Amino acid sequence: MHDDEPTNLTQKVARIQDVARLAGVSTATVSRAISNPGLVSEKTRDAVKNAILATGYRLNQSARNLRKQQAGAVLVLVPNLGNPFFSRILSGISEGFADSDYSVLIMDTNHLPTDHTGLVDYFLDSRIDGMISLDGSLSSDALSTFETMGVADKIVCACEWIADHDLPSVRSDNAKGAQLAIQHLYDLGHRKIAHLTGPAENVLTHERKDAVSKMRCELALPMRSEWIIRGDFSLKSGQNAAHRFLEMPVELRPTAVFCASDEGAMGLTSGLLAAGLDVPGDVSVIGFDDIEVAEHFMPPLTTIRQERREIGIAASRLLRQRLGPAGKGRHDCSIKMIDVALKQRGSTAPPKQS
Amino acid sequence: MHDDEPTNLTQKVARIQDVARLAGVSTATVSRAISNPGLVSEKTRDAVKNAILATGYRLNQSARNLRKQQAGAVLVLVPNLGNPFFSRILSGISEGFADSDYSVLIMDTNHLPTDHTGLVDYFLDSRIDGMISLDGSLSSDALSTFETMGVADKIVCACEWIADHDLPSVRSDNAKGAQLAIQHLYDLGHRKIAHLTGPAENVLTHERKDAVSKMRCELALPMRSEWIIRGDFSLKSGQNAAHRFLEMPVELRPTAVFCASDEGAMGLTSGLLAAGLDVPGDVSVIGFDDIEVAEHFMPPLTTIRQERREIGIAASRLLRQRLGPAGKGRHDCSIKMIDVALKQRGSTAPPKQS
DNA sequence: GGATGCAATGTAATCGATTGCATATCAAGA
DNA sequence: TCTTGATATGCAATCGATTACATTGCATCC
Repeated sequence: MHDDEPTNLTQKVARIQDVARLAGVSTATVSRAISNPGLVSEKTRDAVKNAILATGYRLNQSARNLRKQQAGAVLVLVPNLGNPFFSRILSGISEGFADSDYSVLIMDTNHLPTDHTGLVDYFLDSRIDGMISLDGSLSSDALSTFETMGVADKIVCACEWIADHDLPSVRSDNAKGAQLAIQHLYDLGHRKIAHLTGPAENVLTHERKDAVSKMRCELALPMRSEWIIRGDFSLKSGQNAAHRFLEMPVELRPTAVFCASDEGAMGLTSGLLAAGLDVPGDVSVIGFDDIEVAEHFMPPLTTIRQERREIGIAASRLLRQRLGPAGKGRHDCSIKMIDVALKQRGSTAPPKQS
Repeated sequence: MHDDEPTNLTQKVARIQDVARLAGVSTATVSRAISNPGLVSEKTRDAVKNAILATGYRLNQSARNLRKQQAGAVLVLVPNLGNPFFSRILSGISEGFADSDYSVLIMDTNHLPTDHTGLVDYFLDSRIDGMISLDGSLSSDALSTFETMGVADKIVCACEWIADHDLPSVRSDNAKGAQLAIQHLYDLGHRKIAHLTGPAENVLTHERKDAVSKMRCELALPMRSEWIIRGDFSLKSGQNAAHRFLEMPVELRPTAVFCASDEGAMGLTSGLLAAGLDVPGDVSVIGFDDIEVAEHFMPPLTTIRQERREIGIAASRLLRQRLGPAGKGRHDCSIKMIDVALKQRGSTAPPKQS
């Protein structure tokens, strides 16, 4: 225990006690000065502030978490981290929690047991206080466990949501997006319009497909069952769609395709280009999402822009509100709708005939 | 405090005390049975196990973290979450920590103050015990702060690494990858080979470019300065490269391009296709990374495969080892090299002339 | 003047697990 | 029988903050 003990270079880190002693107050006062400054006099506040600076004091989160019976973290569930669509949302969420004391954990449900066992444990092990799910296909089992454990009100959905469960959610105005897309094609003169959907069980797929059907009625567009092409949002499914397209007799081919995702639109486009067709000369293609690469694609992709950063920020706001003092807005199964917009670029044009 | 108090539905969660009482032992024994089973007799171990099951006990991480003076979390630094290249590495890292008591935080350095202030705070605030950086451009300031704070030995690099600092790292065999690529093109008959590089300051850029130069010498390949095209790994930079390519007089154009990233290769390819050139008919293109979309690209992209999941797992192993009982392998500035392999697909072919 | 209320602060219990040290038990060896 | 040592377990301090409750001082009002 010599002062000059060579192995003991690291100074002992200051604790709240040390700050209190230096400031000439009790630890309680220091604690209040930090997390509830309104409760202490200005003079004391300054003294504490100086003492903190002088000692280099840093609050120990573990201690606080233990005492406050919280985990100090939230979990974000992503269906597929490899999908660039999610990155901006994630950074929005991070941003939304940046000024808080919460850490943000990110987990890919792709690499999780399919029954989502273990997620509940995250709550039970007091590793997280809340959760944002970007995955609308959370297992029903997991969800009811959340409910019986009484943590369901610490979960919010973003982008996708979960049918039959009224979790609060933040989502784009998908119906409007689909509507804008169809209207845009219609205004260009297209009448034979196909739709490349998302995966069958997905809520977004339904929402967008329904809106397309509705527009078809309203605008009295012709309809053929082949013009609904099943996809799954992926690049590959877009390429498959190109094959499906090329199999159709030329006279029955649509002149435009509205794709439920940008990746699908890009896959479709490259498939069509590879087959010698021109986009938008022969076929107009419009996507959904406005991911980063969309405007660098060749041709630059016309698409429906989702404000992903905003979605992330709104979701974090929603969750933080539920993590705050209990009961606050408990039963407001709120849905926060984020606006979408048409980004007109190079992949859509009037049809050839006109 | 009635038993039937309606608001008090949630049973009080069991603590180690409750388990101890039920098992007829002390809390110390329960603790040992959990985290150091070898220390207790088999009989006791079973009793504790049963008591845990009966009470539904779950260890409180905050309490453990406080007592053990740890944070129970590690941070992964990603240069750009929007880049699908990183997703597999992240899931490898998650996998590597799945059976541990650590939570994995993920942060995008893109959305961080450029001086990386605040990262140090993560350590100081005892929010993390260690860090894996996939970003080779960590600010020098931040890094030296880490060193003076004595936490530098809790940092490992993966994929990229940091020049002039001997942090342990996991990386692909970049030199071999570049070598395989050039050799492949050479074997196909190509002699006029261009290289689309990564961003100027990047370690991977240098590593791969140097290997290309070396191969050029060895194989006595012709060389022109325009055949080194500066890029930045992105799709867009690939498209710019296509313009650069098309500006060259036809007789001086390379017959093949080795790109330092798949995204660059895809951008280049679509740029060339859009200009009416054929890939691989007129120009062979080979990428680096083997991201998911590479094999679904049109044409399917020949590339150098990086074992991303393995990199993630190796990195987590490396970090866990450093987080374990102190001093273990402290000064083994180890570099773990992960093998790469050529994935031959449709974007490369013999040159036209031959 | 005494009651009242508010603001500012202190005292000490508390969150829930871990672990150094002490103790008990038992077998083997002297 | 008495040591000795190993094994298994218990006691109680400890990690570092938060906060219910108590206390003090001072201004206000009847």
